[in-house]
Formats: sequence, C-alpha cells, structure tokens
Amino acid sequence: MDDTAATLATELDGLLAMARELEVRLEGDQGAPGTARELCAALAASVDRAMRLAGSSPRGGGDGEGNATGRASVSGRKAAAGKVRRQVRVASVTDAGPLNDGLSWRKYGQKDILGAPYPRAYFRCTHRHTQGCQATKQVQRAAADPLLFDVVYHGTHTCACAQAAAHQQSPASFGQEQQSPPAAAPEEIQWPATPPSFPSPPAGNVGDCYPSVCELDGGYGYGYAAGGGLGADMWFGSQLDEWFLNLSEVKNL
DNA sequence: GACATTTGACCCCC
DNA sequence: GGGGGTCAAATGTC
Repeated sequence: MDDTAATLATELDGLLAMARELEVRLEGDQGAPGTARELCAALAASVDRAMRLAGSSPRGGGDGEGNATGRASVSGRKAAAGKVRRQVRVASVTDAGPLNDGLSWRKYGQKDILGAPYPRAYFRCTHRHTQGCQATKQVQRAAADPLLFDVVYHGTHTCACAQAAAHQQSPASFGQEQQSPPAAAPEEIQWPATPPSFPSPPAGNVGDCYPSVCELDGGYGYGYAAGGGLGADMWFGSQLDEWFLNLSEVKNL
C-alpha cells in the first residue's frame, strides 16, 4: 500500500500548503473573519498530523499526480502538445456540472473510459485555431462521488481571453507555479444541459454551482463561482468545504 | 449564418 | 489488439 500512502501524503501536502497560504493571506486581510483564520489554523494542524500518520511527504519523489482518473500514460502525441499538465478535483455543489474556470473551452470529444462509470469529456481552447492556444483539458466525474469532477489540464492558455481572465482574479493567489486556469469568469464549461451520456440529470442552471478546486499534485488550489461575485466568506466556505471533502475522501483510501 | 455540441471513426502508443 | 486522444461531419442552438 505504498502508493496509497504516497497519494495520501501528496494530497495532504497540497492541502497543508493551501491552508498555510490561506492563513498568510488572511493575515493581510483585515476583513477576513476570525473564525476562518482559526479554521485554517486548525485545518493546517490537522492536515499536518495526518501527514505524519501517512508516513512521509513524497515531495520530489513520485509524480504526485494522483490516480483518480485512471489516467493512462499520456501518449507522446499528447505530451508533445502540452507540456504542462495539472490535475484538479472539482466539487460541484449541484449536479449540474463541474466548473467555470473563466476560460473559453470547446468540447471536442467524449469517450467511455474502461473501468470508469462515467465518460470522459475532452475540451480545448475555443481560440485554438484563431490564436493558436494549445490548452486542453479533460473532465470526468469521479467514480466515488458523482458530484466530484476530475479535471486534467494540458498545456497553457496563450490566448488573449486567458490573460483577461487572469487579470480579473488576482492571479498572485495560490500557487506560484500555476500555469493555466485563472479563476472566475462568466461562462464556460456548460456541462451538457441534457447530458446524453452522463447519467446525472441536468440541474438546469449551471450558474447555480460554485465549484471549488484543489489541485491534487501539489500546492495549488482555487475556488470560483459561476456568478463571478463570490465574496471572501463564500470563497472560504466553499474552499473549506472542498478541503474537508478531500480529506474525507482521503480517509477512505 | 456562426458557433457549439455530438458522435463515429481514425490515429497512435503500449 | 486494446484503449485513450483527436478529428471532422452532422446536427442543434442562438
């Protein structure tokens, strides 16, 4: 079970980094509620303890990419297309769909994945042809929880809309090495209003969902709301929800 | 009419 | 040969 321990430690490591980053940010944010700070401190401490229990931090060791998507080894074709690859897990509050990361994605394919109960959807940047933006992403419902979506980003956005989106939502936020998805913006992945293949029923308005994201492979996370106007409290709320969601999932490993 | 989605087929890698 | 990723024609929506 080394893999399990390594995955657990990796995930917890990421959570810890996020908690500490959030703590730091709260430090400079006088408007932040004290309870949120306390929660963050408690969260960090809790994660730290969990990491000790998990064994060690695999930093620098494995690829730390997690295996939730059952991601097959990315073929040479794919590796050549996108050098940057990031995996995030998105929790959608409603069943409507996964996310809105502020970028323009166009769905170009969907496949049933062997052993996965849900198909995987393939998206690429809308501006692929007009601006040569090579960013792509894959979205798949988590087998364990249909409200969770595993999202794998490939490549980086080089289109103008990505830069605009990055501007809207202080990009200096979490991860220093963050490469692609800035957060927040009006519309974007419209999980098929009437999903032909995804078993879950449409929940009508995608704007109702405010997914939050935690990267599985290290130290970067972000949250956003489809409506765009997500206040700090709500952000913290959804972010913390997501952390605990991830933690409970990790516990089940 | 323009653009997005769907879906079967094709290509490539293991 | 099987599975995953992408292409492109058909179709739908605004």
